[in-house]
Amino acid sequence: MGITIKKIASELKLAVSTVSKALAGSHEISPETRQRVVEYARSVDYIPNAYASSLRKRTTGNIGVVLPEVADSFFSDAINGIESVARQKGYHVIIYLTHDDQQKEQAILNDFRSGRVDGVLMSVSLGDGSHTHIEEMAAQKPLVFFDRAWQDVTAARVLTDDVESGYNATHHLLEKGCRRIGFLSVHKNLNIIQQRLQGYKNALADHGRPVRDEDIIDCTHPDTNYDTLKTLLTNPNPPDGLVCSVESLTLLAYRVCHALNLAIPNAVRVVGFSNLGIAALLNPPLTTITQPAFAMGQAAATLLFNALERRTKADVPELKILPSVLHERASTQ
Amino acid sequence: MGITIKKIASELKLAVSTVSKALAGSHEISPETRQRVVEYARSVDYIPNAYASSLRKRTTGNIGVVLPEVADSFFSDAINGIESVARQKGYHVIIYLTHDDQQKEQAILNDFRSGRVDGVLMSVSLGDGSHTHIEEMAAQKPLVFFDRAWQDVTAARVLTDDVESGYNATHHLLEKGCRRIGFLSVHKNLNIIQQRLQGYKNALADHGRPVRDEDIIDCTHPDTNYDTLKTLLTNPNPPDGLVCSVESLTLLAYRVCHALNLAIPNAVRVVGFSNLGIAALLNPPLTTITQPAFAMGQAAATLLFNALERRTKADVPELKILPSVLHERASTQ
DNA sequence: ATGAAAGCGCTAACAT
DNA sequence: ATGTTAGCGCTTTCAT
Repeated sequence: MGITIKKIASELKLAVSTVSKALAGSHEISPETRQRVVEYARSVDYIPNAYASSLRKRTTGNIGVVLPEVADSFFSDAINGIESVARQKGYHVIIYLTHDDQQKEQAILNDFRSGRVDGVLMSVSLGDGSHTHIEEMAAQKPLVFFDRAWQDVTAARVLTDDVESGYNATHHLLEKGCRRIGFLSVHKNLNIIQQRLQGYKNALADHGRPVRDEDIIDCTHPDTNYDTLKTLLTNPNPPDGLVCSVESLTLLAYRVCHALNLAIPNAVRVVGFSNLGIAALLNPPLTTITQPAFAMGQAAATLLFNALERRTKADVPELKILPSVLHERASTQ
Repeated sequence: MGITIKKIASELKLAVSTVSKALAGSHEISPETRQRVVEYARSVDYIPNAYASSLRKRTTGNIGVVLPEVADSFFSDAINGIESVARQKGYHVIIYLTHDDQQKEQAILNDFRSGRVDGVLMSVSLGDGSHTHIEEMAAQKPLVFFDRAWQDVTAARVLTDDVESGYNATHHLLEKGCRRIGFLSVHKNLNIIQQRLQGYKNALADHGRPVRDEDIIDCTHPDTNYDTLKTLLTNPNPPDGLVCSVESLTLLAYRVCHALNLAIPNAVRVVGFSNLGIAALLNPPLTTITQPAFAMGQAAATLLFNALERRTKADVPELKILPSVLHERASTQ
């Protein structure tokens, strides 16, 4: 087995506690001893056992990041933001993927209670399930939601200005002359979707347009979304504008339009939430609502470390809202 | 603090060892006691401390996955493949990102020696640094490379048929009538690149074409790649075909062509390695060499678990090669 | 079938 | 400034 503190101690004829303190850079230990220990440890390539240390200290030096997937450009950017601050704090980032499955999400959060992480950053999975597993976890460890959050769980959150973003996207289409605008939504109980939808409705109202229920398309089920969109766009009076509330739906809309030979933007204008670096390379270049993913990751991680360092809960959960940006491109020209 | 085995034992007037065994489903324990313990544990929502258990058992139930980034579609698909088999084996997957920085990679692998993971899956970072940190780690724990591997490190590996893929891409362009084909390469010491390049050379040779050094473009430095490509494509005698050896270069080539108003495929045909689901939505639809990313992740994880279960190294490192597929689209029409 | 005891490697009181 | 001791929560001999 590897080198342990005990071996170092016996080799150097010191007590294990002395070695432990020396390695931790304690000022209780004389500079000479400290240096002797540190040098010897390096020479034998001593690596402390992280789990033994965690067990004793009752902290892990890990933060857990729970997300639906990693293929979405928002999430991959956000991870980088999270990592940038975690690295600075000397923490490890452990990524857990739920694949938007609440069962898996539940299993993961349960597992956190076994003491693998000190705190959790999370963007919730779609679904109608209860949120008690989240609440139970949040009762034990600091939790910060980013982007996708549940209202009924008390926790800090980092969001974008979703109402405004939805408003801007819709307003933009109306300005371009769209007469009938479809809103592609996923799970309606998800807050960010409700907000984006609210923005959509507000914009229609401000332009004196009615909100029509049949223009709000539920695309919650990946398997049927393609057909749903196809039906929508081939009906006698199809929308001439589309607000896509998440990246996957944006790309799906493109796919369907391509398949149907529907010209974007002539037949239908498309604006979608997306952080794709290649939005400009799509056919046609895609007008996007781009969220500050990296900054959101940073902000969420910062909030979490604040909580970790306080070791006491803020009585009123913190909320941070960062603005998204509309990038106009050919898909809405 | 949480519920521990000790509390359960005292509550049930049993020894901790009895409780431990009962919870582990040992047949040393009578069915009645076992059930009594299990039920009580569930009723008080007992969660075992993962680190205490790891410390004692000397295994962690974690596998580490080390990759450059997560924004590349190959990697995000591969992660899903890895997770699918890890979940089945009851293991946790911990993802570590190197951002293609060998320093970070080294820090991560070093950290593994502190006993956070039982084995490692890895796609190496670009760079000229030594590989001793990898070798040292591989000496202590099972390691499986997938896709990006170093030749000089003895470890199992899961690769694609890179020579053939490079050959096919180049052959395809030649068939389409390209006269001068550029090969966009990254770090030449990376094996997959050498192989893809070899395929490129073989194809040229088979078509009786010379291999010209100036057609092999080194795009190792993200900051200068844009200018490098711009120079290449604006020189008096530019290539009329491009083989892009990694996804990021494929997208960069598109970006540069768009910026220069160079028509794809008329002015220059482009084929690139990529697993992007949206290749068909690009302008124009992109001809890709698509690797079986999910299957590679599965294969690599399977190899790792084999090693973990054997607890003994195969004397000759295993090698698994899966075929890539050429998807022909408009960018090479 | 159950229990007592030791110990994984480390840290932190508490002596000295 | 250094050492002694106890113990984090668990598993695993080795008794009984």
